[in-house]
Amino acid sequence: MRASMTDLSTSPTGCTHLKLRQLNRLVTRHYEAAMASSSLKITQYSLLAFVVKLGPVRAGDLAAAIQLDASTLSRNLQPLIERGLVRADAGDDGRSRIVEATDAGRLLRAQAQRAWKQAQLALNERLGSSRVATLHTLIDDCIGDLAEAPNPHD
Amino acid sequence: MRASMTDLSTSPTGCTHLKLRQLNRLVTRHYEAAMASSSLKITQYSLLAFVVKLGPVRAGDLAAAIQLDASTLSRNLQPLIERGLVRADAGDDGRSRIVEATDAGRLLRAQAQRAWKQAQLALNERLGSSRVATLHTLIDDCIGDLAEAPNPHD
DNA sequence: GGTATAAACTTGCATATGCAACTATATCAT
DNA sequence: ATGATATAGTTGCATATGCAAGTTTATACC
Repeated sequence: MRASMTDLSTSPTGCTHLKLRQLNRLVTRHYEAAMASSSLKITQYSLLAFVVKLGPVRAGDLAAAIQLDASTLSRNLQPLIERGLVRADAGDDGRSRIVEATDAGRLLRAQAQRAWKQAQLALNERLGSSRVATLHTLIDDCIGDLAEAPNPHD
Repeated sequence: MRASMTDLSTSPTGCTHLKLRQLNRLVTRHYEAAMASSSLKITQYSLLAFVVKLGPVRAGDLAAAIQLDASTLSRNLQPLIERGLVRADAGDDGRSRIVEATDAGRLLRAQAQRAWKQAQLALNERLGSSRVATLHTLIDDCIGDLAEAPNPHD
């Protein structure tokens, strides 16, 4: 009647996916509220920041770095391209596209970064910095484990 | 030059929202793979399970329980209603709608529950049960703090 | 060099998510 | 009773997400 050896007394209850989704919704609302002044949604800011950081980068490599499906990236870039924040030109390889931030994109990213910072600090205060730090490392560990070898036995 | 009193040496780095979204995508893929046999997406399974559990319930109350925007709930119910898994009839109050699972819905939920359970156990094994348990309590705590009083000073 | 295959991106389809505006119904105040 | 207001859901608009299928370009093989 004792707990099994693998999960002694710590067997998780509930659905990880549901919990993650619920928290994600709440956190999204928090950031969106703070980003409202920046004309960028938090997801767009994230993407723009990636593009700025990774400089001219192949679309596929960018998608891999963000761990985003290529088709999703393709579409998420659209609003940024239309607003002239990002460019996607053809590279050497006629198939691939090279993604790069424009000057306007870099500028807006710098401005929006302040709004993001404020959102992050407010969240830290709301939840407690140490708890947020713990959450970050926990999430990073999980991402690390899940990102590698989706199907080890395939 | 010392750390501030509120976050001594534990100031979080990175963006909580980004990390949550990335993990959420990976976890979603994991569950979807396991749920494929059930003809329900994991989000649909979650919603169906809520409907079964909360019995005949007003749409608004259901949305509040799931912490979902009313309009999102309204639309997410559509595929389930079309498949005859859920009913949404008018109640006493002419405005509100009473949501309820059909027999087919309860049956499918019971079947899909096995697929969910398998997905959850596989995840526990992949990430380690105690880590998942830690993650759950951490997420629950954060949800608790964020769900209450979105704007204390409004 | 021409055809088969692979690689990189895009499009079609389906779902999820939320805000703002709208519709319909119920309450309230006079 | 009637007009003002509040409440419950739905719809329009915008974005995010992924899989499967398509398109274009490169590479490989003979």
